[in-house]
Amino acid sequence: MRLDIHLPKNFNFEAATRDHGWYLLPPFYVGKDEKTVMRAEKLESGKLLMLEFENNMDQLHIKIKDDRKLTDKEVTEVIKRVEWMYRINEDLTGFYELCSRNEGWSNVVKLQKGRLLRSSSLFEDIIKTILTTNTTWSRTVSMTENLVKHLGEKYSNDSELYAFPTPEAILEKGEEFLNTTVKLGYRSKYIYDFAENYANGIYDFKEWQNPNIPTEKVASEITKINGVGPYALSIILMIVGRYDFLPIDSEFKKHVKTKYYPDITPSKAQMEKIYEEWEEYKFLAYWFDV
DNA sequence: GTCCAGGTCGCGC
DNA sequence: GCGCGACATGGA
Repeated sequence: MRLDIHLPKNFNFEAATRDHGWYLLPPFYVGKDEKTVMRAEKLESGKLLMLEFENNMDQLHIKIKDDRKLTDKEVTEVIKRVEWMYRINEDLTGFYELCSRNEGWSNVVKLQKGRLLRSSSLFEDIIKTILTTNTTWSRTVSMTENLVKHLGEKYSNDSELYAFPTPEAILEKGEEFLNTTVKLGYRSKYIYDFAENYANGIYDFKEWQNPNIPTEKVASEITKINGVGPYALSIILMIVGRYDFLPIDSEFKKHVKTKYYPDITPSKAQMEKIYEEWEEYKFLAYWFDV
């Protein structure tokens, strides 16, 4: 079975898939040919699917692996989730206008870069974001692999593919399990507490996505999550399509110093000044500033 | 062994 | 509001 999504004009599927590293973290799975990207997705009905994403002209194909049949309701759910992951409905016109006013940014417009793949739920992406802090990317990968392997539902008996854990699965096994088996270290408490708060329904994700709610207000809500500081905040805001905060971490500092301040050690204010003119697109400007 | 990683928390001032 | 040590883990 295959579902199709009609893509907006000039949608760069490859860029949207790979310009952010999320596609390398399960339950995204890269095929053996290195070309196809798949994802294990558990639906509200309980059905666990393996989706494979492909692009042909202005169509995004979603191949449902192993001939699983879907109800109309499940079809709607899959489409909705993939639209979210690929940011089909996000309007980047403002970003491209700023690019066209700046020297050296024509390629970003020409290649229609700017869409960064996200997971199908904020629950998952917030956990993954916490797993990127104060560690190396290779450990972010291994912690995420451990998480899905020990707490996620297995796709099939003859595979090593897993869905992302539900909050309930995390709560059921407990914080100590996250520490000793999943090897999340001191992050165990952060992840456990987040799953608990999430299960209690304290986060209003609709509000976070509502453009009428100012980013400052959303930011103050996100910052209340234990384990989320300024860096993780900017990543989570990026996930919900708000690009006004810069992810000031070791990579950011390295990039800005190398490119703009080779002879001095810049202050935080000096570093932030570089992207000031990008207003509500600072994050994207930094991300695509090669 | 020591240092540090795409940081953050909690404390004391 | 700042500065600073602690925090788990694994790779260099």
